[in-house]
Amino acid sequence: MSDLKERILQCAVDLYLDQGLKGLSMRHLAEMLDVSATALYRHYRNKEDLVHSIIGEAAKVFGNYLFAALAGKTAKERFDLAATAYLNFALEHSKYYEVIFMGPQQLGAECLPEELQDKSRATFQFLVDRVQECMEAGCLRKDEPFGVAMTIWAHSHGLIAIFLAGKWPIEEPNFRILFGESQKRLMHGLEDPKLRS
Amino acid sequence: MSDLKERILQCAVDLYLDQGLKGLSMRHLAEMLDVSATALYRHYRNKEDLVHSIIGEAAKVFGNYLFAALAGKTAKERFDLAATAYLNFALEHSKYYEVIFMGPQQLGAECLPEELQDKSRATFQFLVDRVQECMEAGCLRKDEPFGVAMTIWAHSHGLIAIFLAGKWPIEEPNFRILFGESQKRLMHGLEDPKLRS
DNA sequence: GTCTATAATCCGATAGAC
DNA sequence: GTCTATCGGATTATAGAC
Repeated sequence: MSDLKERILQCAVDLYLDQGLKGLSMRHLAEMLDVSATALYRHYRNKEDLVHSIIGEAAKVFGNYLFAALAGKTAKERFDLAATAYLNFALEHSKYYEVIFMGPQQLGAECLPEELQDKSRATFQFLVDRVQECMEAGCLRKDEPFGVAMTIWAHSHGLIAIFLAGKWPIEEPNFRILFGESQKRLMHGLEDPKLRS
Repeated sequence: MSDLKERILQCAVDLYLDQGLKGLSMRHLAEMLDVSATALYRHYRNKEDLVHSIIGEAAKVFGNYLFAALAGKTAKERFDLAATAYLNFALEHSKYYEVIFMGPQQLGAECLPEELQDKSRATFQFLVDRVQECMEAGCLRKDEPFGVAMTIWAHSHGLIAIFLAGKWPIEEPNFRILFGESQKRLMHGLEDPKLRS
């Protein structure tokens, strides 16, 4: 991988983060890199190729966050770490989060590369696994792991999506508190009743 | 309001529903209406004006769905009607839902008209009110109405957003079932414990 | 109010010289 | 691998005739 190729991707990411898809044009990109527009095509077949690379980069960073949760020593610890990692990724890389979870089709990528769809499924399966082992360990009420994972994911995604869309006039630290409180409300219905004090 | 102005808006909506923002061009729109492109500018100052009208139309339809829930005779009935109305709107007018709740900025509207932001706040307040009167009526556990409304909204929006993004390979009828089951999970943590059988 | 004609930009992508 | 020059197309929006 040549040096320029790396710089193109990094600059493309920045450009997208700044101005969205509309501002991400090959011409503009080349101008920022102080090279001619055609030079870009030596490293990326076309714009779609470049966009896919951006999505791939986002997915890579997300994976690094999420799978670090496997370092937890107990099922509950891994579950909690995964939840925190998801929130951290969303807040520390919000544009990447949007790219991955809030309609990548709006990024101009008509159909995602097969590899990313697999990764998406694998990510959800990761959550299902965390839920399932928590049920087996007795820290979550026994239920369908798939459905419960869906409920948990939807709740987290909903909070984050609404926050990132700017629909709540609060700052990040307050949102973190709010997120934790909301998750507690959700969990009170999911935890094993025998564990309730 | 001239006849053509109405037809333009309706056609613009259809065009956006069909092909998204990219397909919504003044030229294409004029072609479908069998008028010249310039004729459109007699009725809408520019494209942004037209886009704002589309958003306004979406908000109007949403309002019609939601506020019909006030016909319910009890607090719980109004609450349930509102939840169903929200889901129905999302599924029966999914593009409108996307326009309103999933990043209107992607529609090209840099900044929303002030009036719509007010409407957005009013809509959330509507939900807070439903939650509050349910708490007073004893069918929801006493808590902060704002926070509980947020939790409920986030969960619903999360499910819908993920479904509409095509991230679950299921059809609408199955999604409705899934939505109901997930909401039941959520509610088991929200309902007044005294009501549990 | 609607038309034709056109201005002024922007875009992705390619050919061919070096 | 990078450049200049350019093609072919799209877009919004305006000027002026009717």
